[in-house]
Amino acid sequence: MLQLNYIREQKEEAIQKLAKKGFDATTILAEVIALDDKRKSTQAELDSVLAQSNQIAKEIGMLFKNGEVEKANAAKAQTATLKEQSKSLQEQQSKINQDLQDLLVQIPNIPHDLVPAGKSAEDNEVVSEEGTIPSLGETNLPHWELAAKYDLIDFELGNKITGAGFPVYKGKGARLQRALINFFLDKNTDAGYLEVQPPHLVNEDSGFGTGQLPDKEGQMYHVTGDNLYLIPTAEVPVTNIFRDVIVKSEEFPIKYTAYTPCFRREAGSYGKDVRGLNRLHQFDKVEIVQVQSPEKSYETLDVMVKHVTEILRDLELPFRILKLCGGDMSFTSALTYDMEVYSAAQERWLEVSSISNFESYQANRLKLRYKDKNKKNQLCHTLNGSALALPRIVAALLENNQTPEGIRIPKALVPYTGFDIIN
RNA sequence: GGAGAGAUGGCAGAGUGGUCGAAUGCGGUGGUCUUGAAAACCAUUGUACCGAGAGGUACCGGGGGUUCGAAUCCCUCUCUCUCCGCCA
Repeated sequence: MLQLNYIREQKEEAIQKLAKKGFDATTILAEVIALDDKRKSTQAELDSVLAQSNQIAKEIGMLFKNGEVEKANAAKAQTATLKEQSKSLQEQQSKINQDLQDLLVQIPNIPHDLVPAGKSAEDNEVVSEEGTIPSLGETNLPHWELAAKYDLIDFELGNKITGAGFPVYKGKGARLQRALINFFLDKNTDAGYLEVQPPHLVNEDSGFGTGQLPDKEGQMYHVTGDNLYLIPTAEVPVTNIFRDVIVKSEEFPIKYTAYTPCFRREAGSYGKDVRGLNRLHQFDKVEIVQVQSPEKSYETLDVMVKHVTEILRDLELPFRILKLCGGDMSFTSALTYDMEVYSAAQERWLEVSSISNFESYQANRLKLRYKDKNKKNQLCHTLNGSALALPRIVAALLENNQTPEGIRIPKALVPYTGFDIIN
């Protein structure tokens, strides 16, 4: 959620910058400002009515104390009008506040100046590319066939138990999952992130805090019996640790990492893009989250990209880094880098991490603040990224490392898998 | 699932209708003292909105009600705790 002060003071800038996200803010920002004016004047009026009522109430109290009952009863008569007024003003005001809130949550975050213009994934900017794309023999297989061949992942079985998009990992496939999770968590904790295990279900307030609610409800599984949501990413519970918190500036940077399964309804696409591990309803991911001061958040974003880069190097996968264009980035983000690995049998790039700076957009919803030098409360900046999402890493590992003898495991992972080949 | 108790400031914990944004203790911050520290003492110490300021308003789990006036009374929701049952 954007800050009202920013909207009021930098309306033209906001309109111009939001255009990069393909969002025409002209009307809505004008509405917001008009409503906020209304809010201020109504509040002022209400405050003065309440001040009068409070004054009279105090006087009545004194009168009763002094035994001047008639005077007190006379004073009571005065309050009737004030009471009506304050009641009506209060009703107006709560409606105004609700309307204002409803508008504010419809406005996406302002993209950073570095964000390239563009409408879709086509327009993302390739920042760098690294690693060698393996040339596989004619007989190479996509990962879903490799998974079947070595009995690593059973998609059909998941179908039976739950439905499409809920695979069952078996044997070395399951072990590989566990190895990757441990490997990622170790890399992250070595880099100073505090490991946490958050709940996998969250309430409405948490969904709102990170921006999934109210608009993106369709993305999450909703447990209606208890009005809870299955998390689509660890970002939600981990970032919400900081909801309604005022941190000390000495605590920066605050760094958390968590492994969780992620649940996404993802209604939509069909075909080869979603085959195998490419898109699932349940998948595993290790997330990194940082809370930082506004001055340092972009520095931190770079550090996080570098951190994920190192993990990908360890995995010996060819990867590239994209800077997302305005049209492709998320509603809540100010600047996002995507990390993609090359999946050699599918012959395409797969997103395995998305690292974003949300600036104060989430913090404003979360009421996550810190005390600045002047002891004033300011909104923090929040950042997060995947380090890393498992399924597409597994897809690339299986495809890129297939040999006639079996699937080779990268050196860095062997201590975690306990085997160096799947055959 | 059954029965009961409770929700107050960073924490602990008073406060059952009026001057209570809220006693007291602890903690935090600043100071005095000290070579330094501790102790002691003094002061200060919630959040948000409006206002140039003076100041005003709101907030004692959430929502609603009674009243001139509510932390305090009533209704309702949520959550927490204790005991019993069940259970990984």
